[in-house]
Amino acid sequence: MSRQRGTRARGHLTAADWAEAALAAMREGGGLAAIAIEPIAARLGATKGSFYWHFANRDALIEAALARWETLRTEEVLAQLQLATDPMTRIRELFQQVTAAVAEDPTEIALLAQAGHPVAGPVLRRVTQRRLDYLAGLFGELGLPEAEARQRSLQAYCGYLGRAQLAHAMPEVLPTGEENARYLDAVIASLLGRRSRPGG
Amino acid sequence: MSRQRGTRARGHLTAADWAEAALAAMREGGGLAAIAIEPIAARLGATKGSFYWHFANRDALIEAALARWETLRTEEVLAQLQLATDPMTRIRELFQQVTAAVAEDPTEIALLAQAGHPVAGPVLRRVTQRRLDYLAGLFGELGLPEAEARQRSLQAYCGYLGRAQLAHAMPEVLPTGEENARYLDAVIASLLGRRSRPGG
DNA sequence: CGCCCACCGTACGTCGGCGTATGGCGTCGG
DNA sequence: CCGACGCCATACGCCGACGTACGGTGGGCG
Repeated sequence: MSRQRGTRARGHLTAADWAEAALAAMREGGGLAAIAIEPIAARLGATKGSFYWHFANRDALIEAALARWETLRTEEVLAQLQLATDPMTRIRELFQQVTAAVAEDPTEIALLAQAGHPVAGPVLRRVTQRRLDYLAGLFGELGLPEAEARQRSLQAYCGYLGRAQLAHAMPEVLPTGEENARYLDAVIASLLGRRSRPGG
Repeated sequence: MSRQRGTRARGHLTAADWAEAALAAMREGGGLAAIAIEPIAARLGATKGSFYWHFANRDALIEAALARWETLRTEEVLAQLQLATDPMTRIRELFQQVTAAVAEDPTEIALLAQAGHPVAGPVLRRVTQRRLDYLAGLFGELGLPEAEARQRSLQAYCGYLGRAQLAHAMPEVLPTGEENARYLDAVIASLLGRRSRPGG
């Protein structure tokens, strides 16, 4: 609940407030269909009258919400850039952080299922491409040639996406704690061409 | 309106016809929300009057459609069982077949995003568990101990799910043809603890 | 032949959500 | 002190979809 934007800090809502509430609704409702004006208005303690002052229509709200989501994800990646200088360490930190973060945010899973949407599709593709490029850069720093780096970044990202899906649909099959650490070790090792514990 | 010949004699529809049409609508519309009685009725050349004879309500249709989907996926796995006796060959065939099959069927991606749905959730979890068990059995046949087999089956299935997502959202980043074959080789090799081409 | 009933069409009421029109209130500039 | 404007509430019409009531038809059986 932040009302910092705007000179008049009365009980008035801003477009950013609506976008944030739309993202929250999407998180809980699971999908773009959850972005509905009237329920969000009720949730904000307002009415449609307020909404249609800030936005032209529902599509504009979706656009704003997804734009907000895109910048959040982009900033997240940039924050990861500050982790460590060693690319090997960075990969490990990245995996741990990212697999934990996606567990309790169904937004991404919801967007994946809406790849055909005229607004969500391009946003999704930009975010995905950015992540793949970042991963390929990481593997490149490890000395892998371009093609090999791309291949492994793809493999790594598929593993990430799949794990995100499972974390959302069947969290009970995913390892936790110490076992999860060993699992991540194995994944990273297989991505780097070596195995951690052949004997188990 | 014109009398659209159904799949049954004398133009009459069956519950199975409705379930199949609901699955088709979900395939094209992407999501459970696409299962709407009146559009499907129009598509079948019928009206709601016909539907409510065969089903109690919309939820019953969703249940029937998902039950049909579940048996289809189960039969699919059983068909894969007949592939080859060598588990190594079976894994390869399975990967190729499965990555190709999921490319043009958004149903699974749509269901993944609906894991919280009271009907879709359990169906999804049953199918996933069945696949994981099957994969773990395959790795077990390769001589891996139980825990190791489970870990790798999880890794393999995450790779499958992620690739399915990418095939739906960003098919252009996925390799094709010869490059795809090399990619699958690398994935399988990393799952088996050896790498195919360290030098690229 | 005639009746029954499975099967379906039609019409209706309802509900939720979109978009619009318009009035009202508070705050600021003059 | 007043008008103007930014911001919002209220009320309305519309549409698509759900579910119901009921009428109708046609084919098989008595």
